[in-house]
Amino acid sequence: MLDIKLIRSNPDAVKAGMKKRNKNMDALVDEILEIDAKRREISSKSDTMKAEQNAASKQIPQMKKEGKSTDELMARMKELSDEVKECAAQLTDLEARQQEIIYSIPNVPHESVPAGADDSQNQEMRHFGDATKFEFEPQAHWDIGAKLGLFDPETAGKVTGARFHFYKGLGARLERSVINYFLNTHTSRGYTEILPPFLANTASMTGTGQLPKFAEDMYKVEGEDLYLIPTAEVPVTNMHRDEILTGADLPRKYCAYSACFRGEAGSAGRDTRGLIRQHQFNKVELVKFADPETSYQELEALTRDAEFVLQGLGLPYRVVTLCAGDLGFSSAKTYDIEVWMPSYGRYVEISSCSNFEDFQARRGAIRYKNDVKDKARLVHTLNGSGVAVGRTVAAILENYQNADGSVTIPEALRPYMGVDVIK
RNA sequence: GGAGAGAUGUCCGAGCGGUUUAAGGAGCUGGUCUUGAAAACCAGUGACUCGCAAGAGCCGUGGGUUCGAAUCCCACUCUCUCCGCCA
Repeated sequence: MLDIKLIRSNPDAVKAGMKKRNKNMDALVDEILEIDAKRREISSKSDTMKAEQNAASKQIPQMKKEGKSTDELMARMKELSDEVKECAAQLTDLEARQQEIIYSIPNVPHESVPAGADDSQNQEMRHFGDATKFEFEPQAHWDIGAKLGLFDPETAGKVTGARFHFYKGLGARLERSVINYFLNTHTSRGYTEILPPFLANTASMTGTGQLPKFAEDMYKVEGEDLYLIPTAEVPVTNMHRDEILTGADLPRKYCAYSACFRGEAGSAGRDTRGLIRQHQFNKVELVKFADPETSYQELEALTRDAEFVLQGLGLPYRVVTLCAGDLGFSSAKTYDIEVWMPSYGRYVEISSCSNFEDFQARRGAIRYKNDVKDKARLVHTLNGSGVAVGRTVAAILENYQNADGSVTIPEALRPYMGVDVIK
């Protein structure tokens, strides 16, 4: 969420930021300003009355001790008490409305984010390798997988439903190898490995911005305050919720494998075949808690760290800067890494690396101080896929397929796979 | 799942509905003493939120009773012990 003080002191910048996102939120911003002014007025009035109550509360026992009558004062106190309660009720309403609005306002895009309405206006920053060329007619990964017996969506349809997969044999092993390769690579480069719970509560979902706006996208456990996580970002970022970190420890760098669960995945009717769009998929996530001064350097480094594992696999990819209109709700700036997918004839998102600045940290009260005497400041949170596992497996199958239908295993994965070729 | 106990500041820990603006200790900071340190002694010391400020709020969380709640009532969460079940 945005800082109410920022909205108060510079509403035009917030409005402009929303317009850059292709959203006009002028009316909401104006409403929140109005509510905020009213809230502060009532709060101030209430505090003055409470001060009088506090003073009287000290007098009463004194007067009783001296045998004086407190009836008159009591009557006045009763009056005050009622007024304070009235103010409290009004404040509750105003705060609820203010919170509702502020939770619905997305982050202000960083100045370096290009303007643009949708993904067609994202800007390519760089690329690695080139679109894979074949001497034969390449197959889609779902056909390769079916022929080699690597996974089995039909059985998943029976057991669970559409958009789930059973991985089998070397298919399962390939998925697991990719996870291990990612984790080993990141941990050897300074990230601390986390294996988080795959469910999180309302407070955590709110902390990272999934709630309250995107409740319908998630799987909720019936009768419990628990949701299946859509990404490891949720549990890992919330590890430090309501904490004050030591400045010298920043940046804190974590990598985490988790299964990810997304209810929205099937809604569009897109990518119905294969591993690209599933209700459950595997992902290794990178999460950083950074000093605000250096968070954009950390974003560059995090993106490079995600790219590093794709380079290690020899998969062609490109990096794009999302334009403001394509930016996620909580993000101030995002780089997408897109891997070359022959069956699509285009690049497909495999990682999304974002700096949320203090947007999540404010919601979750994640702060730091360099010295005990300092005032606690909000950290900047960042995360990025490092990277999506299912899509990586799909990209490997497609980019490394051979004319005879076999698939060569990238060098880096062979120690994990124990075979050089799947045939 | 059942039974019991508990949750207070950085930590331990006291707290009868009203000078609690949370006792006392530890720790931390400064000082005295000392060649230096330890010990002893003296002094100081929560963090956070809102507010321009005065001030208000904060004793697990959320409600309630009351002129007044850390203290009483209700609900919830979490922790510990024991029992049951269990990978």
